[in-house]
Amino acid sequence: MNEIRTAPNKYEKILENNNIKPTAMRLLVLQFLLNKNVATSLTDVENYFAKSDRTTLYRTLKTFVEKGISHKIDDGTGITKYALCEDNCRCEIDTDLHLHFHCTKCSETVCITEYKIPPIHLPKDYIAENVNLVVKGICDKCNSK
Amino acid sequence: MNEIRTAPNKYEKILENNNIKPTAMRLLVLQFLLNKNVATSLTDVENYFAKSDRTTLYRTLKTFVEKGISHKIDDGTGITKYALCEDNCRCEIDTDLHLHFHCTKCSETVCITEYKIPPIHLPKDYIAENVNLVVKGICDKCNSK
DNA sequence: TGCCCTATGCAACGGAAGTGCATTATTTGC
DNA sequence: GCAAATAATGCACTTCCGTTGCATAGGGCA
Ligand SMILES: [Mn+2]
Ligand SMILES: [Mn+2]
Ligand SMILES: [Zn+2]
Ligand SMILES: [Zn+2]
Repeated sequence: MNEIRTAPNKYEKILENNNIKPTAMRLLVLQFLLNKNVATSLTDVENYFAKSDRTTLYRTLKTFVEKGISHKIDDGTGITKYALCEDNCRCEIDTDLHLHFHCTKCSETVCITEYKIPPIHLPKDYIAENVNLVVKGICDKCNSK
Repeated sequence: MNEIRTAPNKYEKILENNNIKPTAMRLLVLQFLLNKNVATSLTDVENYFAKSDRTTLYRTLKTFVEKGISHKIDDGTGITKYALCEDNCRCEIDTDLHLHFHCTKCSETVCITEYKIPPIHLPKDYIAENVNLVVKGICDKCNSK
């Protein structure tokens, strides 16, 4: 993680396109999230950037969610996770929501974006506004060991 | 003791059938849960039984889950809820798991047992062991007001 | 009655999210 | 370029809930 000084790079563009001021910390966190393919907790980020302040990182992740480049994941572990959204994601119930898989062996949580959440049947007069679908089990990596 | 024991009422039977000693507190909590049709938090129980101890109630609920007469619900609010299982429930993934609906207006969470959770598609090599499906929105009662 | 096992009650702990506020950095107006 | 305004950061502290340790009480049984 060193190439931050190099002119308007792709990371700065991502932030600027979403009305997020590209501060040093935000760029580093964005880069960190982009390089990970699993959902990331505040503590994960905190451990990686050992020198920086938890609150700043907390608010950075919060900003990312508010500005729409990241989504918050409640995988049932009690620890909030974050993952960058796919391109053109608007976190909408019918098009963008996907299930999250939590592996009970390696404890990692991943976005399963390949399949959409199946249509949910609800009794009369219920209105769905949001869906959280979490599957726990063994992930592909752990399964092939 | 040769005396004829007083016949157990239906609450005692429920507990005894599941190897739970029917103490006074447990009977009261069971009765409370049976009379509610919404998922119940420890704090709910605590408020209802104002004089009794939080830990005892906590452990009562925990015992109910361990012995299989109740299930724990993570509705995404950060507050664990409990609801009594249906008859013959073994909390198994294919037969007993149902979705939970959390109303953002009245803040109540209910078990939707009428419909089963639809089959989940997962990528190759993933093994599902458990599913948590929570839908947020407006419940029937709030919707008809 | 005395023993043992369980249930109970009180207190304290721990993790994680979130907030108040002073300080520092950056932008904006002139 | 300078000063005022605005935004980001850092530190301390709080709150909320779940959980545990440990001492005491109660109830079945020899
Ligand atoms: Mn995701
Ligand atoms: Mn339920
Ligand atoms: Zn795994
Ligand atoms: Zn409602």
